[in-house]
Amino acid sequence: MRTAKPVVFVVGATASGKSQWGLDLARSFSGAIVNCDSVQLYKSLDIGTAKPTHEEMSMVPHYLYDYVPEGATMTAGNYCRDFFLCMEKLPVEKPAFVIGGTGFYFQAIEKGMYPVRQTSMAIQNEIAEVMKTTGGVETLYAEFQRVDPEAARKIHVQDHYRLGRAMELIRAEGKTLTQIQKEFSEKQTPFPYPLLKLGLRWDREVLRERVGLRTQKILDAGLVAEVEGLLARGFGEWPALKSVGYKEVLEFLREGKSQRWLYDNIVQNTMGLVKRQRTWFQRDKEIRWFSGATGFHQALEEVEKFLTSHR
RNA sequence: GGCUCGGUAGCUCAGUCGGUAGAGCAGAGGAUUGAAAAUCCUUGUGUCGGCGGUUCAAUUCCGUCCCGAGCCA
Repeated sequence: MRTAKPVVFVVGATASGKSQWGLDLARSFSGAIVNCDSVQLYKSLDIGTAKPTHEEMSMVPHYLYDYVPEGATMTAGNYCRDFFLCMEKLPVEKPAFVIGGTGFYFQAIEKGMYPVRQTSMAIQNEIAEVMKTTGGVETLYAEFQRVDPEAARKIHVQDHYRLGRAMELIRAEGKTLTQIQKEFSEKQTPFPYPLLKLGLRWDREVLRERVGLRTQKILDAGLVAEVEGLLARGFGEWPALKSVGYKEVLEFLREGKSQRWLYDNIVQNTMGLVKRQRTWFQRDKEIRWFSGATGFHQALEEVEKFLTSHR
């Protein structure tokens, strides 16, 4: 009886060629591909996310792509739930190649999420209102420091997003972040499948060239029209459109920037994203890194060894 | 050719009523548990266009030259 469903993470910065590696690996080992990219899981965000094409998706089973409706917002928690539902449906003998650049989502599935409920809109609105008033942020932060000094040391006052979330949890759960973390780490369960983590690495300058080429490609493929379509359907305020590529097109459209500006800004902000992805993945010492340019064969052997040892 | 306004960090610019200068962006590094392609933190010595003059002291005032933009011929 086989119970092992081997899982291979394929991580790396954007534009590093993960999708192609994933496709080639999945075909070599007749596996499936599972998305771990926080934007490719949305419908209608196709061009700007360089989503795999229909042909590619028909060659190998692809999961968790293109399934969250327009206007909706995905969360790491929901992604984590969807990932395990997806894994349950996969045949036991099929290895899963989890491909993406969203470190937080990889962490969510590997380490799990804190078992907290969805906070109510009432609480979210209340905190948003307080933050809007002058001095509101400082007041909230002072309360945060008083109630949970340990977590407050790690969250800067200016990080309104994390501050707000920490306060939401205090209101909704009646517990501090520190308590939640502590309870969680005491009963944390290990990742339930055999796991191998591969990373694709490129020299920064080479990656910059690749990003430049890809940016030109998505612009030529009609990124602006894709955004205009979303605007026409009334999704101009969709939070997913704050993603790199989309936010620049919105500014281009709304403020009449030049084509040159659009290209330059997408490249620049993509490189910023690349840097943050690098920083995130560098921290994980279990990732086996391979050269994006020349390392595919080595990676393939690594996967081969891994799969035979878990058969 | 004349007049005007500019020439300060890689870029856009602020500023010093004379005591050798600072923001935003970029670049570099870092954080990251329900928006994460998001959000946030750290990091700024540069002949202050060149040369002279005044002054204890000039990037700051004066002269002159060079460069750019505009206006007038």
